[in-house]
Amino acid sequence: MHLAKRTNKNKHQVRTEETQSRILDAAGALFSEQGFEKTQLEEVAARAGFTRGAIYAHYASKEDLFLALMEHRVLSKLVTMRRIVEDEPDLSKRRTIFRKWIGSQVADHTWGILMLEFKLYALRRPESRERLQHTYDLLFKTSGGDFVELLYGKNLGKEQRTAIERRLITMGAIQSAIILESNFRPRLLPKAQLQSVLKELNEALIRD
Amino acid sequence: MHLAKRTNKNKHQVRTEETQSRILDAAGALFSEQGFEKTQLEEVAARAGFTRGAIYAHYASKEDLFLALMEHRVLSKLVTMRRIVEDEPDLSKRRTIFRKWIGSQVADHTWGILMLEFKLYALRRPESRERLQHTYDLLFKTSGGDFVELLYGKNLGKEQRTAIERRLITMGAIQSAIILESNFRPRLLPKAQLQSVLKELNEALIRD
Amino acid sequence: MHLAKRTNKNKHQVRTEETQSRILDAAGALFSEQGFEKTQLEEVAARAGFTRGAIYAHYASKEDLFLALMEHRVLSKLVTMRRIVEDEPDLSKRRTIFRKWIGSQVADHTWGILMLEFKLYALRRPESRERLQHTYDLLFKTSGGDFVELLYGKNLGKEQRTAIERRLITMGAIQSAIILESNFRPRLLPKAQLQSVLKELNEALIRD
Amino acid sequence: MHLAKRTNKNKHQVRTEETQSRILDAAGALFSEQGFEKTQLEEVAARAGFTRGAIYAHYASKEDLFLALMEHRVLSKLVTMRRIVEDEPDLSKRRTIFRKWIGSQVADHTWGILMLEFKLYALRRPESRERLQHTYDLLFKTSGGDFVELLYGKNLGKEQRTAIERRLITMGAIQSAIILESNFRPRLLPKAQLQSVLKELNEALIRD
DNA sequence: GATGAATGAGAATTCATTCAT
DNA sequence: CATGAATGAATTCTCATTCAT
Repeated sequence: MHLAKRTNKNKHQVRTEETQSRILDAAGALFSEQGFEKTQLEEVAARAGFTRGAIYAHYASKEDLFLALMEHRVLSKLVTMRRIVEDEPDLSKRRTIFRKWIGSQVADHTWGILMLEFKLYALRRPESRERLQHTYDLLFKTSGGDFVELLYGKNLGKEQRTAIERRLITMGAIQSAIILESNFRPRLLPKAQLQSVLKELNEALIRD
Repeated sequence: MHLAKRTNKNKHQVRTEETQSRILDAAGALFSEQGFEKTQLEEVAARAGFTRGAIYAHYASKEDLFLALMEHRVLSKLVTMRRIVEDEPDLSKRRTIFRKWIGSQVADHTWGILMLEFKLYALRRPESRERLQHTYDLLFKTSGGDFVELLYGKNLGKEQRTAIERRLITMGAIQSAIILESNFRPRLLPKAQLQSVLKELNEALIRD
Repeated sequence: MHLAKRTNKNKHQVRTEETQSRILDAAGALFSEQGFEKTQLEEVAARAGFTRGAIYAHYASKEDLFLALMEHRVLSKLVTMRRIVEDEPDLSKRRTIFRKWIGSQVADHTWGILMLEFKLYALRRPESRERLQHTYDLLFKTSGGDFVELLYGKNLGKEQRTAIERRLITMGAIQSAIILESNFRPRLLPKAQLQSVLKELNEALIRD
Repeated sequence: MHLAKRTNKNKHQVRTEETQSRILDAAGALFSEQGFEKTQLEEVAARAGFTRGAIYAHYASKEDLFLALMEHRVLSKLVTMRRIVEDEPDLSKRRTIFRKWIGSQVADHTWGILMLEFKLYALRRPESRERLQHTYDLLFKTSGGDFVELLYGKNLGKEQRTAIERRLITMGAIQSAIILESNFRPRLLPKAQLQSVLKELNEALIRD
């Protein structure tokens, strides 16, 4: 009986995770395409293969869905980032690899736009700011401090570390901005050029 | 009688301009505070000292008001920019002055946020993209080409010019991004630091 | 010009009052037929000859409409009551007249049921209780104290007055209850009998 | 094997009754606190220590639960009432005892409010009226006729009996009304006063 | 030009109910 | 018997827009 219950629970869990995953995917696509306000939960649900109610069974509100989505995405970026870096033992090679990885991220337009939407949203909703902040901080604070060490070793003064963090953060912000701009002026800033523009800035900011 | 009419017209014009100016100011403040979707025309009207109807007497729709606002702001930025630069005859000093001016623009948070809102909006509304594009282009195309010449003289190859334009555009995008980011992470990116961060990037991008 | 404006305002006022009056009538009918929860604003609007939006132009919410309705009805009952009583100078005849009028009120089923709905509603919404309370009190407090004097003269001790008020209040409550009951058991308590049942209670409660 | 099955069945029965009892208790509390519409089955289930599904295992719908609740309560009131009265052989003392018991019922606010909710509900749902009617009639028809005899003996004319029934019914209605009113005007009609107000009416209506 | 009443499409959210487990 | 995921109808409230004055 214990076994039965556990099996049952697992089935539920599996189903729940599967559903949430489909909802988050749909939400991610639509929020970045249409923005938070314009996106209708009905469309999200439909795209995920459900009806509106299913979303409400998993997320308390549209806002909650948005926050959960960002949490989920930030977390998975973080995991990827660490994995990539930790695979290389040599510190200076690590930075090179990381720089490359960062540069490659401009390709993920969806993410860049979503990030912008997210920050604009946070800017206007101080109530939910905290949750956003904390979640996003996971990337550079919780293990972000560690992350800086991963790239530059442990012999960093507080100021140095802060300066580096600031640069990493700035790089992220710039990426989003450039993606947006290239959408706005495709002639002058074609997507193909983005990498090289970024590289230039990259080198200016993330020096050895 | 002619005179009378003209006087009368002028009075009307003055009144019209006064009204539009008040509406645009209110709209600028609210659109940047709350974003396009969340901003209600009623609130804009109230802030301008009118009721909704007054807005519709001057602008065809909420979107039209938004576009008119951007047009107006871009135009006035442009005028300022030119005036400042043209006052200095020496080309290389011009660039220095311009760089300083650009840097000083981070102080205008409202404008940076508005710009972001504007581009995100344009991204999602291809129908109105054209007007936006054209308007915004005034800054760097219409007289923007001229503007590059103002800074770098007339002996520029097409490629060089394009590269410069690209950098100017990029600078603008980065400004907005950094303003937003500093709102999101005031600890790491305090407003007071913005200028110096910008300067660094500035120097990396707008070289002589 | 002053005159013009005033005329204009009056026209607006007239239109507004006419609209509100129609909305309140429709709301009164439907709230008593179907109860507060079941009544849809859409139906209220339709019955009044408008669309939903019109209601929201005059009342902030469904609840607000309900409260406004009660306020309006209570007030008009009060006015009627006073007029009827004040027309008779002889105190003891006044009481007789009043007793008759009270008795006649069972005929207004709608009002009785509405009252019940109202009190049940108030019971569960302490937030709005105050407004309800105050409004309803107009009937017996604000001018209710006066009203007791109208019936029994000024030489009443505080206790006597309270006892009388209590009886009047009780009568009102009983009326509603009996109307409801006669709807529930039409066989045993036919509407035709209501008057006589009431009269009996009336005499037990509102003695000279 | 027979025995085993019976035992098993009984276990099931016991469990079923236990569950139903807990559900009914929860429903009774919540329906009277919040009214029928506002009460959510989820909350009822939670209060009973189950989830929504459990309710549907025992009752076909929210309405069914409501009716079952009223049935159950009316039945148990009836049983109590009879027991109390039948314990006293002297007819006139019976009436005194009964009057006292009736009076004591104002203390049960929940029941009074539930009754009102119930009748208002019935008023608006003719489809389910019949079941309600029948259930409620149990109190005064099925054994109610008998009940009148219990109090007044068998030598009653039809009219007399009807008049008495009418008074009993009226008393019930009044109780609910007064409980509600005392909630609405606690100052003027404090709960402590309810008994004496009721007594007065009681004596006016249920005479010997 | 400006007002304010009224429209009506739209969207989020709620919750009774169903159903597979 | 009981759980809990998912459904989907229902409904309130919002707000850009229109229009008579």
